Amino acid sequence: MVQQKSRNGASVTLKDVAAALGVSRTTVSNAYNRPDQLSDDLRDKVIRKAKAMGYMGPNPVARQLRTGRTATIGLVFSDGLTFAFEDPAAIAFLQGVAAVCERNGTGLTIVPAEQESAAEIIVRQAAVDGYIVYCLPRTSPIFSRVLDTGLPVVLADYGDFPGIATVGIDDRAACREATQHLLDLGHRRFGVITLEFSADGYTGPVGVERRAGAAFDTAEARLRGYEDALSRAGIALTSDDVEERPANSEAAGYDAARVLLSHTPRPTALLCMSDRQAVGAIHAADNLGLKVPDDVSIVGFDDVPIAAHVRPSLTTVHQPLAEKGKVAADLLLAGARPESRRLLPTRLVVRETTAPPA
Amino acid sequence: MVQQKSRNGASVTLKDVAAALGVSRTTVSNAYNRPDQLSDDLRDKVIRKAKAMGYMGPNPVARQLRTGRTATIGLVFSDGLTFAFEDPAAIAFLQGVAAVCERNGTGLTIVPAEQESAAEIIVRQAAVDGYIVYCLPRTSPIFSRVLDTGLPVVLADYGDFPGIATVGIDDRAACREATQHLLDLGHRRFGVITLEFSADGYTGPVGVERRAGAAFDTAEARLRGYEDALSRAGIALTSDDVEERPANSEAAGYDAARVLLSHTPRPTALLCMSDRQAVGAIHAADNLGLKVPDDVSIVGFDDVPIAAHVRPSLTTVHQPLAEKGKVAADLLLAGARPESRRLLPTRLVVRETTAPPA
DNA sequence: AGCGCATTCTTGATCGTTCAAGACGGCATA
DNA sequence: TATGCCGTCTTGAACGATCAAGAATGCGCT
Repeated sequence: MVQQKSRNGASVTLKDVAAALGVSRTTVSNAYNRPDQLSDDLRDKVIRKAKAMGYMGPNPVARQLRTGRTATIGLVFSDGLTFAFEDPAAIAFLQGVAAVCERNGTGLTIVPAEQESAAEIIVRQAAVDGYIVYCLPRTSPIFSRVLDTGLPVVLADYGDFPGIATVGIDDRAACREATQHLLDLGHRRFGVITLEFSADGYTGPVGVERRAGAAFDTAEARLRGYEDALSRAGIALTSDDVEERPANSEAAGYDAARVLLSHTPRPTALLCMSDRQAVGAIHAADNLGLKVPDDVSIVGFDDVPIAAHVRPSLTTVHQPLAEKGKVAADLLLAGARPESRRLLPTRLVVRETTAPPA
Repeated sequence: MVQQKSRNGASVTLKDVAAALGVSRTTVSNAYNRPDQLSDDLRDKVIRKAKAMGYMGPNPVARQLRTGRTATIGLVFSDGLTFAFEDPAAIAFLQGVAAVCERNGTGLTIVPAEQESAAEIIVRQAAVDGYIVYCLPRTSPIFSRVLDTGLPVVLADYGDFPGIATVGIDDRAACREATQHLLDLGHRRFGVITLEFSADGYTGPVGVERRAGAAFDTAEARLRGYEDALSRAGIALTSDDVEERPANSEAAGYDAARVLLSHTPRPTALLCMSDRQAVGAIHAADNLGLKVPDDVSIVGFDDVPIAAHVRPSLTTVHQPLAEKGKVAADLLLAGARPESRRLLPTRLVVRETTAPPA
């Protein structure tokens, strides 16, 4: 049928079609890209002939080389693609990015960022016009590589980053609000389950030194938010009240909650930096024979779909994850001007996991 | 600091570095790609100089043009990226694909496939070495475009497709097993909620004519599986027993279930082609004051995470979604030989939504 | 008739790299 | 001493397109 390769194995090119028709390469090129530049008759003839010869249209790579544009953006994920796609928050973000790309006719390439060595190769191999970086630790070699490319970059969920376009939420204010909700209900003893401060797999309590060199801004900002509200109420967190887990998973939340809930006196409320961790915490409470929310209140973060489905349904901080992706893509497509920085609104969604302490 | 663009705005190239060092382009190229082809001393010198000049390594696009390889595979999704990323089954598949790409150092570009016109452009623009096609209707213009490119292609979740590599599951056998489970429990009256047979938005009962020109193989194969088991038990489905919904969503399942459960005599069991639809069906039963599984048993398909989390937890057909993605990517990277076709195992997971009829 | 202008098509250069082939010196082997 | 070969580096030609500039044609206007 249609044969893309001529008998010698070489593929059909613009030149071949032009030669077969006795016209110039540019004319064939124009038939595809600038229909107004040639008569309709000729254009038809060209397209027909091309189809007959098995020419599939201008080779994208050659076009990219010549024009200097790839019409594709790269999305760099936190360590481990496999991992990222397990995280509903990451998915929602991706969804937003994809929506904009789709509308815009822009390609989207996922840049894996697992091993350091491979990453160097990949980032070098990727043919894109710009990058969106999501939750990649500042310390990652890929992070600096991406910045070094000199291509436009938008950072998502980083705090302020001088000289680079960013999009994010006001983590600190959001957490302040969540904590205030618990304070208003009458809680006085708190436990906190955090996401990772640095990508070193550390598991355990979080003290001053741990927070000092944080590679992820999110954890630090949120913890500050919790503290803001607590200190205003005259409550201080000790490092034992704060359990860090490297994974955003239910197992991690389960584990951390078991630690926190075994303290005496037992906290009456747990603040979690993700819904998945919060769901794990619910299970942990359940497993310890504690009723949620009567014995312990739990607050999550993100408001991913499961938050509404879990029983009891989860009180959590809603953040516009898909919207964040959209904004990131929009900023990038608009050139990622360094001074662009967008903060999106969050909102506390009160459901069934919070109540006054017994 | 590092400057990728020289003052005239042009970017630094191999040639510039070579000139600055008084060596040939090939030598600089070799410094990056074939370290064994030059002395260590010179290589060091080249790399250092390159870094100093702000040269970021060989331009991927130029390399791609010259070598004819992009080291990137394209993933074509069913209509609507936004939509695809809402579907947990699609996500799991993507996850599997991504895992292989990551391990292999291969890029992954997501090819949107929404509007017909845009699609033509996109597929032409995408610079990839091959495609994985997931759940794209056979009738889609993109489908034929992708095949026409002459690049290696792997189809996921299509039935047998002559001359093209495929990966999938034995939908028919899986559904047979699920139905048999219900028959064994004593059920005799059934309702079926299906995914779409064709991408035309049709909503309603499924009769012979509807099934004739199906663009999606999955729906037809699964329905046959249900019928296999039922007819062996002497039970026939009328078209009113089968409700098609175009969306794989909870709302769709809810809606279809309300229709089916309002029939007299009321079915005692609902067979659903996806977990999301099944979850919607649970809500519908709930809403009608029917207890699951006492008044109505429900079986899903996929075994996505939510199946285990919903209350009551869902009896469903487990299929290895991520594994399917992995196999698809592996087949593609291995060249997608047309005769490769892999069927992955499924397994019925019995949870709480099935019980003997009251 | 002469001039300008729009339409349609062609020419030559260029994008930044890799590849095949060859040049050159040195070292070992015959 | 001559031969061959290895390690190191260079040369010229692709890869397949787009672009800027220019040529040929026809048309209207003065």
